[in-house]
Amino acid sequence: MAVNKNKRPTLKTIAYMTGLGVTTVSKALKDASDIKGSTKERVKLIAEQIGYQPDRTGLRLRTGKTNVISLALRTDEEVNSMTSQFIAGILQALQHTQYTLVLSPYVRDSDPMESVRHIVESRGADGIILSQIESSDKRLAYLDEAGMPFATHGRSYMGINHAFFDFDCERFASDATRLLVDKGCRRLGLLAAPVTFSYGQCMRNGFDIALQETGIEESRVSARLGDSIEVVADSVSRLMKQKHNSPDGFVCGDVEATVGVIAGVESAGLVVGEDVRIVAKQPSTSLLKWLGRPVYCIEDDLKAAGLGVATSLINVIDGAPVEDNQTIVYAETWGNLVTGTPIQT
Amino acid sequence: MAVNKNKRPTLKTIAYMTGLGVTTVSKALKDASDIKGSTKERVKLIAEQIGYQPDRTGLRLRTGKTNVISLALRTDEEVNSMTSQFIAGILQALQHTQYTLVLSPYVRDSDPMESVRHIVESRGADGIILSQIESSDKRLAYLDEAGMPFATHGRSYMGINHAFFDFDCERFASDATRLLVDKGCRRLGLLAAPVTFSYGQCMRNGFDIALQETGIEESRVSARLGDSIEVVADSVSRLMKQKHNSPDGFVCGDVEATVGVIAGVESAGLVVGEDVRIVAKQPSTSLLKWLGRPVYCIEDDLKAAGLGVATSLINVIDGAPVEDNQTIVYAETWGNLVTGTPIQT
DNA sequence: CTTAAAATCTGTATCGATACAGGTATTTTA
DNA sequence: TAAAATACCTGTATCGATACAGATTTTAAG
Repeated sequence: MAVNKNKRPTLKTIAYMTGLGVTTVSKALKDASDIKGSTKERVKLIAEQIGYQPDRTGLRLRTGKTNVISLALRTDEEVNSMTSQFIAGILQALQHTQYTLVLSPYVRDSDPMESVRHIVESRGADGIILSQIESSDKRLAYLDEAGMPFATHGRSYMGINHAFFDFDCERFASDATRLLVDKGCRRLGLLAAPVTFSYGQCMRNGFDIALQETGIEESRVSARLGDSIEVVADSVSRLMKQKHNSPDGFVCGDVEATVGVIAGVESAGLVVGEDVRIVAKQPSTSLLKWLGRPVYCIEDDLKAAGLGVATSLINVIDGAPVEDNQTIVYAETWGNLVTGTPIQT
Repeated sequence: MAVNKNKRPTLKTIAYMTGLGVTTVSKALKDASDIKGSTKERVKLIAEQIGYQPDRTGLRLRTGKTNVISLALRTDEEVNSMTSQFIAGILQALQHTQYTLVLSPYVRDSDPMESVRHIVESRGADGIILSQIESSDKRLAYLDEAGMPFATHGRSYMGINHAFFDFDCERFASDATRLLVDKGCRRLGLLAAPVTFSYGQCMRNGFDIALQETGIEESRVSARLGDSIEVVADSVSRLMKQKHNSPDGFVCGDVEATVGVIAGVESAGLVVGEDVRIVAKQPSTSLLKWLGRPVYCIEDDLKAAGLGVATSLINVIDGAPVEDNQTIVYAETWGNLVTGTPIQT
């Protein structure tokens, strides 16, 4: 009949100690209106003394609330440097909440839907964070249909109204392009994600618009964001070695692409900052800062992105309208990584 | 009385469909010996047809098994590049198991014990992965005492027998030192973690031993592994600018430290590979490979480490003796990052 | 044909919480 | 003073699974 079998305390333990019923204790702890004030105090005091923590499992079974946020994460061979910053931001947002972060991996070749479907079908989370959004992403339609709350890093353009936190890639690409033209570049290369990804599409748009406005031409690079540094370097190197029409400026979507471009340019015997100029979207903490190449940097703070998208997701789970949780940010820091010179447009 | 309320199927659903009892269905699905073969087949067939997935929560409440692996992760401002590789390795190990990965963050200033204690007290996981092990790490003692399975990336030296996956840092440091001496260096700097961390202690040991054997002297660097690149660069720069006794070689424990050393050396007007040589422990995928500094590299494959430590943990959870799950690895690749030249000792 | 043994199957309690529908006192109203 | 209203508390069912202790049927033994 002993209530305490040398295990962690439950509602039953408190009920036994106070002489109250389990239901009463449960209600007292959550300030129900039909429990006497003095009783509540008594219960709460004991709960604190014995270190009572509600059991998430019991709660979850009864109420269906999981207290879990799931991050659908692509974990290919090429894990890029952005991931840990993004995760750190999410964790920061979750720090003083009851939520726990679960990673749900998928790989390039597998169906991204599978991971998401599994979460929904097994009731594995209260909400999902997605990144690497495709312009027409089946996952969003599915989650919307299923009524599972989600928030994305990046937007979709498929008519689904959802919570997101996005960097203005279009503006970045056009600003970057104009900056290069200002600096005297006359033929530009773009390293963006494939247009099947929405942020790839955005950069392409911004780039195209600025090209048209300035009347400058493009040198098409065969490599893309997401390719290995080796592939990018190879592709850029070949481009630079051709007799005619090689670019004198690059717009790069991330650090890896930037390093690839630098490697390609240098292997062709050219000098970054003289023969070729580069603008990159990357965190200001990038290692590149220390390695002496004059790269223009438009800052993309991924920790802030993680924080933002997680916060929005929690809001939506709590019932806030998605319209109030759609954020578009743009670089606060903008300048030359190496010299530290700020640039204003 | 309808069993199926348009929700996901449970054991009850199958029981209803087959006309069997819930208990029978449960046992049939797990091949209990007292269920007829034909019944098992019938149950399994239906289970598959309707896509039955056991509910983790119900299972967890009844059995106490969580199917969760927790990673105690330090998420300071300075998230280093190693983290995502390590996580990717863990996820790979978990991929075809029933385990899910939960991140339990803590920050430098907080008590690392708190995160771990919370997992134990809330029965939040079946096992825990720890890194950043201190030479005398209270967490290990606590977990050992509490009977919670765990595996560490790195070892402790406090007489607790536990599962681990470790890189042989001592050997790395002494090999690195001897390599530099072979190349003509006569005064060396070390960038390792503080000796309160066990891997810091190991590197210090290996370094000291090799110094003694070769009769070479040390130039103490005030910065340490874990400091920001800026701090490392500053510290190295000052060291290089002093009139006497500045080092002509460095042993670096990770990529960030290496970049800091390069930046410091160069800001003092010296040239890496000529005035100063560097050996670094880092993944061969490091960005440094592409940025033209001749750094000797001894490979530390963090994805393999994540895979290894997670696999060991699962073994231990399944009851394997910890003695069978203690792995010490050493570099398979060893060479000059930039030239690609392999080096043999 | 009876009985013991083996093979199959099933109901009930349980894990820790909450929802719901009552059940006692106590106080208010008429 | 009786009836109604209020305040406060509690038992039972439930979420989805498994452990345990039977219960039933089938087969084997005598």
